[in-house]
Amino acid sequence: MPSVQHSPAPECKRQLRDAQSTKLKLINAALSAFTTQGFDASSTRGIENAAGIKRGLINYHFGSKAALWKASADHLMSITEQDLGAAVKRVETLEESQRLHAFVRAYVTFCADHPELNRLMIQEGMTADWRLDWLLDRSVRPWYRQVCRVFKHAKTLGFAPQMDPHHFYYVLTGAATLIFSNAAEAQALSGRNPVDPVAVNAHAEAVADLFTPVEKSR
Amino acid sequence: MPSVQHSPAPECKRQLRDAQSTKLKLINAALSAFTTQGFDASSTRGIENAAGIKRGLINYHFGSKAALWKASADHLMSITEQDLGAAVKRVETLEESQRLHAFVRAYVTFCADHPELNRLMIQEGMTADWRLDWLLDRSVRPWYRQVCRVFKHAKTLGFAPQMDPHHFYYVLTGAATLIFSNAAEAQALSGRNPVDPVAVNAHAEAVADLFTPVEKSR
DNA sequence: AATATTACTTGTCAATTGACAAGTAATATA
DNA sequence: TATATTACTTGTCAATTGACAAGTAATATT
Repeated sequence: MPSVQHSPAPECKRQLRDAQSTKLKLINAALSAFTTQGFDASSTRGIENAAGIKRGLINYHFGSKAALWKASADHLMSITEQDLGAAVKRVETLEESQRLHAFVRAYVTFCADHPELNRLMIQEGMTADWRLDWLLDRSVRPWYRQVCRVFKHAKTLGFAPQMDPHHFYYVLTGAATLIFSNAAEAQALSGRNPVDPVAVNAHAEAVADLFTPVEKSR
Repeated sequence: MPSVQHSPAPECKRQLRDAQSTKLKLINAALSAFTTQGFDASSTRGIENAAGIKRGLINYHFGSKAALWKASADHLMSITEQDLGAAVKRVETLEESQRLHAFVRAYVTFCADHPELNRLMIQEGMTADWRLDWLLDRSVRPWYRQVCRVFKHAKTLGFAPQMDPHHFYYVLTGAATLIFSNAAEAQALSGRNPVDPVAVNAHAEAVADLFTPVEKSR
């Protein structure tokens, strides 16, 4: 596996012969297609077109449509772990009473920046098949446990509402993400762009306040 | 348009010659496919198979796949308006301070009974096309206005958190529905069936309590 | 009973799909 | 410079798709 060490000028002849860059273009186009249209409705030719490369390269670089999906999901999940992991670490330096609020705010902000993640979970969370298994094993289960842990801790200290952690997980995830995963609908209903920074902040604040029981109205 | 007046025995020869029943079988199979797989990933032949009828009847009864989608969406929306409309009317007979709580509980219960509705909104809410326009015009906009109205009323009287109605709409919708639309994932994560009556009630209670500010702990 | 209408059946079509294979060209290695 | 490897290109294939059309059979109408 050759690392990136080639092509000092980012735009040499026609960026030809750069397998890494071709694969990345394919993964990005694939993520856009798979998350908004779903696996079966996405065609390999359509993804190749969107990536701006020639027909046949998906099978050359990945071997199959399913393997492209796995590579794309892996890519998205690794970004998620990096970004969300960093945010969670920052939160853990805060005072106990503010942790859950900050955790929720960080999560909402992340969801606004990466709506593909929640779109993918929605697409794959409805039907039990190999893709859902893949996502659960690789990414969702650890994240689920972490959310439950943070919530239980806050609840024990009285900084969270009395609620079953499993229900908290779905209340939080749904409340935080729907406005971003259904951005087209939200935009049509309100006339406002859901990922506008001001709107994202308002949504983060609204969701986080919901889970902050008493005084703290800010 | 012939109304139902035929075939006194519900199972005559082979329920042949009953266009109404054939159309209903197709609509139900279509809803299951369209809401979980999306429009493009659903094949007319697959829908016909699931409905247990012969190939070609979709085009005979509806003319096209798109027309079947519209008929199915109409069917779902009319059920929704009936059921949710009745629930909302019941809520409006309650005392002001309890209305929002009861409204949210009724909504969550409805979502548990009809996960197809939210699956459809999720499938179609990501991309702006003729199907999203259709849903917005026929059903979503009136419902959106009604939710905002109920919420604003409760907020004015101090029975709801200080939150923009548009954000409330997406927080409520997401919090109420995700556990049911992603039932396969939720089941795999928790080992519990999300539409079990006890679980539905717990979820309804949890979501409704979130939007009930002060004392009222149940 | 004769005829018309309605409901269903089946054959066929062009377009799209995922996959594979046989190429060519660019670069790396010896 | 010769050769091998890697990256890309294209032709082709069987399967699936939505649609249509030409049928047949069951019921309604006269």
